[in-house]
Amino acid sequence: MAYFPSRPTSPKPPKAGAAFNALKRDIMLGTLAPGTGLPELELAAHFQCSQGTVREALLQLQEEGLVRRQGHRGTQVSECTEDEAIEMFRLRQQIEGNGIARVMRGPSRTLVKELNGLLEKMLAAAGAGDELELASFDRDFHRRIFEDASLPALDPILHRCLVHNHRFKISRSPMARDLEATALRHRSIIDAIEGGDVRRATAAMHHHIATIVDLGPEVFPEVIQ
Amino acid sequence: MAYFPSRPTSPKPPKAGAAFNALKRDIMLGTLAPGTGLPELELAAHFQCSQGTVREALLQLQEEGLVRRQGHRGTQVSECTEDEAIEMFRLRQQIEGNGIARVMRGPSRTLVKELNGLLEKMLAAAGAGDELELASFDRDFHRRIFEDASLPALDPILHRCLVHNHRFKISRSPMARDLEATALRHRSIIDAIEGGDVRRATAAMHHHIATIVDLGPEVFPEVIQ
DNA sequence: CTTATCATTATTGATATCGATATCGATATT
DNA sequence: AATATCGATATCGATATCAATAATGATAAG
Repeated sequence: MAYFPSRPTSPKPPKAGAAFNALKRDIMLGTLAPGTGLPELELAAHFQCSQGTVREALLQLQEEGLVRRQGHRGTQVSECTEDEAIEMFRLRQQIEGNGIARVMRGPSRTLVKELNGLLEKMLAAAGAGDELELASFDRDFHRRIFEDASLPALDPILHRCLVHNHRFKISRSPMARDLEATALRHRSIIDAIEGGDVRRATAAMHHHIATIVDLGPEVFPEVIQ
Repeated sequence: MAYFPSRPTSPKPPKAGAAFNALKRDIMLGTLAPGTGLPELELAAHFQCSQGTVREALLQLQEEGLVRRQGHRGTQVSECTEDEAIEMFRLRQQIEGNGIARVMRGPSRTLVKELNGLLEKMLAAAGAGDELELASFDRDFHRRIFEDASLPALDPILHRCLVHNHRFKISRSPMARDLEATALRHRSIIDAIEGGDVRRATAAMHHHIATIVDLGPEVFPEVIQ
């Protein structure tokens, strides 16, 4: 019997999700330092759930690249180096640059509308000072664009790069930054898509990715004018 | 119910690994067509294991991009399109090209020796006509090189691209090809690494990746002379 | 004092079972 | 005939329990 009368649609209502979100938050914010061990039974006790549930969460975290699980030697929080972040940014240039070129050949009718909705949510998160939620909507924004590229096998890779980039960005800028400005930077991408010009949209995306964090002028020399 | 009174022969029977390998094989060979549903209980009955074990295998397959699991709607074999394969090959150029440049700055002493060992195994698999095992050693070869690049966060992405590329290659060439020639193509990479020339090694890697399958002259115009 | 062997312990691996939810088809009502 | 409601089936979600394995530390031999 469902004693919760109205649970209209719960795509993911489970306890595994709670543990997953809590761990993801702590890793992204650096509360859990790289190398920290994550024993399954200890986590199960902490989250009041079973070992299998914890393992489910850890497998999801592994798929996002936030932890590494090795055989019988336990699970540890993964590292987050600058060299890897740079390479991930380069991969994003490749994936999202080619992706948006494909999108412009036939974007879905609701794309711009949905992107504007996500921008609204980003601004709301920025107003609330929640950088983690802002980053989450930022990922949704970029993946929503890429969805129209019709390359679903690439989406998990893009997601992984986005997570790593966000984690790197947060870890390397401890001071409170202007979150609203970060959100508003997506405006030009929406405008370019709405304009219908493939080259302009591609350039906007390349410039956006190249200016997320300042990696020095030699990383993306052709984009920073 | 374990009706086997004693476990005479199996000190370590990882059933999840067996199911994983069998499913991976069938998907890579195309025996399981894209879109095919994979009910957990059905697989559990077929492999004589429990549902949780099957789920573990399915999660691993998802991490390699071979299946997609969506909510309460089951697990299906993922698609394998040419557009995605091309983009994966481009990602490999980026990842492995930059990776081998880093490797040449300080390769581990055993690198060339281990690569020659893997080449031997590739030749053995080619001699046995086992294209799947050849592909597996090919992945080990490329990942072993990339290991010395010290970018561990990129390895899962590279692995995913390698699996997709191999699946694509097998699916698009039903005829028996010259497996030995495929294996021997890695010789020039080992030679270039042994030579110690960064540019030569990078060029060898780029050429190797660009000539794995013939995607037309416009995909990698600068590599194919 | 060093090193090798062995017992202990912590951690992961596997399985059975129960419960919750979604999907689909059949039946009944309007 | 169209729609709404109900129930059957399939799938996912969670937990407890047991087995297997790697890591750790103690102990004894050299």
